[in-house]
Amino acid sequence: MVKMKDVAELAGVSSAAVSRYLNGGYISADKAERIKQAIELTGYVRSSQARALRTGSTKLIGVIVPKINSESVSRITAGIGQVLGRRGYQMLLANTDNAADRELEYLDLFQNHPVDGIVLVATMITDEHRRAIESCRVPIVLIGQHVEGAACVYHDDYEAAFELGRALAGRVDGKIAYIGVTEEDRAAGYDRRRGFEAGLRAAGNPLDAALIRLGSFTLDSGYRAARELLADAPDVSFIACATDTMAAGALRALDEVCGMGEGVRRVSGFGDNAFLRALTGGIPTVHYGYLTSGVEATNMLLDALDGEEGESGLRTLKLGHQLMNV
Amino acid sequence: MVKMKDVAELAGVSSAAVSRYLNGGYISADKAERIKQAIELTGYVRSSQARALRTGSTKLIGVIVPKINSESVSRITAGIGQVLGRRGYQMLLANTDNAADRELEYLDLFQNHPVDGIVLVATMITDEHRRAIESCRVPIVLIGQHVEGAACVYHDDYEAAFELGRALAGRVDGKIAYIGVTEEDRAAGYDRRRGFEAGLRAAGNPLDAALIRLGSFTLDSGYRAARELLADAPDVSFIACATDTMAAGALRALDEVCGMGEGVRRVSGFGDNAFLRALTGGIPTVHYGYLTSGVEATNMLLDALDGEEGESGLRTLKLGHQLMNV
DNA sequence: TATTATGGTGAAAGCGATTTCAATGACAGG
DNA sequence: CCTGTCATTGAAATCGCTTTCACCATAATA
Repeated sequence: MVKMKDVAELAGVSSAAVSRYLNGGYISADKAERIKQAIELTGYVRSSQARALRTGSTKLIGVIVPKINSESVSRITAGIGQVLGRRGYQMLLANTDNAADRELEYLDLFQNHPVDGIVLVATMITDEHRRAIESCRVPIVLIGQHVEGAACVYHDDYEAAFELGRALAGRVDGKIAYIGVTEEDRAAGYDRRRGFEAGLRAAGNPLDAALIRLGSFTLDSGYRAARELLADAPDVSFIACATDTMAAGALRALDEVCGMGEGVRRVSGFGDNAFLRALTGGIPTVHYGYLTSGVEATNMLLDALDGEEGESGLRTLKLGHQLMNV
Repeated sequence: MVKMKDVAELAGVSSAAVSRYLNGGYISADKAERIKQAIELTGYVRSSQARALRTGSTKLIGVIVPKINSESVSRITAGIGQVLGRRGYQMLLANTDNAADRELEYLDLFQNHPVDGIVLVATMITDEHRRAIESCRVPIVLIGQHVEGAACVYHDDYEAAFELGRALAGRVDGKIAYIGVTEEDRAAGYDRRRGFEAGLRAAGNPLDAALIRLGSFTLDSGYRAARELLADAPDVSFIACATDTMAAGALRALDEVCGMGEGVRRVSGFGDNAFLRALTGGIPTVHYGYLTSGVEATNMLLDALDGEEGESGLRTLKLGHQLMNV
């Protein structure tokens, strides 16, 4: 492995000069030329490990996600990756498989060394999380949840759900049911349910508490919840779901119980999944710019890192949403 | 930041002793105890950057994927992540956005330093790829393509497509069309089409070359190809697709042209996408253990890394498949 | 002419671990 | 009592880069 000293010798300069050449310090034109040639000749590339040790910066960003194989998360990740690549950073990906404790674990692992910053695609935010985020040694940006005092990029789930609820209330006659997710997930659990309820209420068709079920983000959990619902209350005429994935499950359940094609007009979701859109022609749902949120969060983080000390960049950013098919 | 020297001083030993304690070298029981306490007291964690510089190993694995937001790839990635986490490595993720040149770029970037090994979720394998893989300084495992002389974990696309074709030929009467992908992707493009054709032929219902179209992996491309197909040859009665995603597009096209629900019995895919399965009740498709392929490839790679020098572990592994809904 | 900037330069001091190496003390065997 | 093992030990040398610092021309200013 050719190292800096070799290049320096070949170019007849000191390694300090080579380093300066590489990092844009004082260097005369002719030496710069000689160094450039020496580098080309030897195919030298500088050791990022040595550089990292010396400078304390790794050009690595830790990305913590709850589950990589989900459309929304993988779109967010794509956005993060785009920006990272463009700006000369690399992505250290940690998948927590929906386990909040592994989230904390990685938060720990990451700041105790290799990464310059962290993007946390958040689900549950416990007090422990808050503490961990607060005491984080490197800059951190959250995606998907709004946490006081932390930099975050998120969608207004309450408002979106409110609008969806209000719109649906006018369209549906008969009973509306709701399949939500754990309220520990503030955005997808609490906010969406609350907003939806408020929206229905505002339109004069309040949600019956007995018609609320809990799923676990998976298609199958949506299916099971819907089957139960239909068994317990056969007169339910519409099932709203907290995610498109669960909506797909509910759709299947409705198709099984009420006949094929029946579900499409009787289910709503959240997230505007591409498959769902294509295969059903479009159920009522909320479109979020997932990729955009990854992009924005990452830009914010890198701005703070690259910016001159004044970590002004870190703030909170609410992205818009769009009602679909209502 | 507390460093090794601090721990050493507190424990009244040399830093060499601490290092040995940490790495399992000669150390007396009482010193080990003192060191252990000193570490707990100070909350010391060792700098992976210094360690990396000294040892030349980063415990980082580079993972190159063509597109993170696709069900198959994200499932593979989940499998990779599982193993990596369990075995004390971290994942450096690079998303090439289907650009073969960026793949080479990352291959380069990765071996010129930070990573100990590479997992390449491969699509196109050009000669340049072959060369890059050959001359790769760190161990590398391919997923999804079978390349002579390289370690790889893959599925037998030809055989699977053959079986699917044969099975469908018996079931369908009328013309069968095929929407494939670029043949530069040997597995998903060339092998699947060839296998499918052979399967149809074997069953006495050969594929009309005029009924072959090319998509680009996306849902939309499947939709467009199917619309064209239906316009050009309205008597087509079945559309086989090289991926489930394109099949979803074809499904929509059929539904639009022939009426809702019509597509379900007239389209087949590859990959057994969960949404598709739930929403259609299951079209003919091939189930691959994507997660498993990630797991197997990563285990293979890490075995080679952790194993005693004899890099015996690196080999080629063909995983099974399963016909669905035929 | 005497100063003071100013653009360039290399030697050398780290960054925080790991690892070699020579030295130590204890202890069994002769 | 001497010698050869053997388990332990710490000093010191790296790993490959960045960055300070002292220093040197040369040009500009007083």
